[in-house]
Amino acid sequence: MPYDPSEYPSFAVTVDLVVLTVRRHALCALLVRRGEDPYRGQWALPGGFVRADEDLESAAARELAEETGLRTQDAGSWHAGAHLEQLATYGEPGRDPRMRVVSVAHLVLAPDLPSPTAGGDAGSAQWRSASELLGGAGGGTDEGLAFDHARILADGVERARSKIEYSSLAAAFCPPEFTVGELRRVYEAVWGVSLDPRNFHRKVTGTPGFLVPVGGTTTRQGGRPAQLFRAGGASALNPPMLRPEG
Amino acid sequence: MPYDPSEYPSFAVTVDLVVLTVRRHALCALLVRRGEDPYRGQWALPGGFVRADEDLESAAARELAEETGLRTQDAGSWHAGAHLEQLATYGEPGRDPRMRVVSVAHLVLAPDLPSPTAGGDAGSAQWRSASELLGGAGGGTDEGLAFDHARILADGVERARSKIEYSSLAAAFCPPEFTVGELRRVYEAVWGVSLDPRNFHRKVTGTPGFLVPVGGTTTRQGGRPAQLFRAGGASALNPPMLRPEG
DNA sequence: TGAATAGTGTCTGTCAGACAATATGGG
DNA sequence: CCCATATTGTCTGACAGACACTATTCA
Repeated sequence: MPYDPSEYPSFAVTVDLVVLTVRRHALCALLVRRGEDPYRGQWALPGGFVRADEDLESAAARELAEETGLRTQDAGSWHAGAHLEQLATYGEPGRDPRMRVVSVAHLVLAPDLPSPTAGGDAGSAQWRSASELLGGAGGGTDEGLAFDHARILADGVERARSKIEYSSLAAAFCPPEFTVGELRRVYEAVWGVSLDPRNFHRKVTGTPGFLVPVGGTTTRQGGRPAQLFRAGGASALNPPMLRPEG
Repeated sequence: MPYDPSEYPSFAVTVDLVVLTVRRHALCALLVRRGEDPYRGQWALPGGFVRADEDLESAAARELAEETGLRTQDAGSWHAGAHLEQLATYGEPGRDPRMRVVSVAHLVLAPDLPSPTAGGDAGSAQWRSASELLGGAGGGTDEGLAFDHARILADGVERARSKIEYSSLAAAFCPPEFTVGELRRVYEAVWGVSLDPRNFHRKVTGTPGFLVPVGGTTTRQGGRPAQLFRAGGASALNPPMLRPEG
C-alpha cells in the first residue's frame, strides 16, 4: 500500500543552538541578530533549516561551524572541540508565524572564545550574560528573543546547570588543559555561587577518572602556580558534585 | 521577503511512545504490532503522525489514549494519570524507508494496568519485559523492533532508570496510594537490584515532601500491614536515591 | 614583605550500608 | 507456632562543609 502524501501534514524542521560559554566569571549565551523577516532585527539563537539528506546532529554541527567557526568532537573524544548534545524539541503550532516549524534544539558547551564570532559579520552576533537574559522579569532586559527562544535558552541553561552536577561536563567549558581553580570558577559561574576552594580541590582530585594530571606543568593566574589537568575518561560523576542551597 | 517553499525540505513528524510499567516485579514496555506496510507484522513502539494543528505533547497524549486508553495528568498534578515527558528526537535520513520522518519520542510512566490494552484489539499489543528486549545481544530475543525503535526504547529505559534516582518519579509507577514496600519493588524492578527494606524505608520516609501519609490506612501483601502513602509535592530528590554498584 | 592563589590536614555532622530486634498479620 | 513483611534502632565508615595552616609566586 503506497502512502498518500496528503495523509500526513508537512513540517519544516530546524535546529536551534544554545551555545554557552564562561566569560569573565559569567555564564554567557551566543545570540545572533536576525536579518530576515520574522522578527527581523531581533536577537535570536543561532540555527537554521535541516537539509533533506542531513542528520539532526550533523545539521546542528554545521550551523555551529557556519555561525561561530566552532568544531565539535562528536562522541567520546575530549577537547579541541565543543560539546554538543540534543536538548529538546519545540513544535507548538504557532511558534513560527510563517508555517509549521518543528525545532530540534541542541546544547553546545564551549570554552571561552577569542572573538565573539569567527564566522558571521561583526555586530550580528554577541555573547550575552545568561543571568541578564533570563534574570529579573519573565522576559529579559531588552524586547526579548525571537520566537520561543527565551524558553529554549532557559531550558538549555537549566540542562547545563544540572548536568555538570553529575557529569564531568564542566571541563567542556575549559581549554584542553586547565587548573583546578579554573574548573572551580566554571562551576561558580554556571551555578552563580561561591565554592570553598579547599573542599572543591579535595573533591575533584579525589574522584578517580575525573582529572588526569598533565605533566607537572603549571601556569599562573595570580598566586602560587597550579598543576595542569585534562579531563579524564569518567563521564559520570558519582557521588555527584553537590550544588549548594539545593 | 516571502518564503519560497522550495527553500527548505519538507518532513513528516511523528510521535513515538516509550510506555513503561512495572509488572510482576519486572520493568515492561508496551509494544504494538504493525498492521501497515513498512515493517508490517513486526513489533514497534506505539505512535503516529502529528496533526497539522497539534502540539507535540498533545499528539503524544492523544496517541497514548488511542492505543492504551491511558490518560495523562499534564503538569504538576499527581495521580489518576500517567507521567508523560518528551524523551528525544530521532531524524536520521534513512530511518523510515518511505520518506523523511522526524520522530519526537516521548516517555510514559504508568502504574500496572489491568488489561494489556484497553484501546486496541487483542493480540495487537503486549507488554514485554525491558530486560528481555534490551538484554543479551544488541538486538533482542526476536527479530528486533521496527525502525530504530530498539534504540529509542533503550534511551527511554535509561532515562527512566536515571530519573527515579533524583526525582520522585518512581511513584508514577504506583497506584495513587501505595506502601513503602511497593515503592521499593518499583526501584528494584527498574534498576534490577535488591535494596535493603530497612534502609529504603528510612530514606524515603525521612525525605521531606517525598511521601505523604494517607490516613493510617493499611493494606496487605503478605506480612504485617503497611502504612499507605501518596506522592508528595517534592519532585526533586536531594540527596538522590543512590543506585547500588554505581 | 604583603597580597594572592594552590594545596594539605583536621574536625564534625550527616547519611548510606549492614544488620539486630520488634510488631503484626495470615496459615 | 511459623512465616512473611513492616518498622524502629544501632553501629560504622565515607564524605561534605567549615576552617587552620603551609607553599609558592608576583609586585
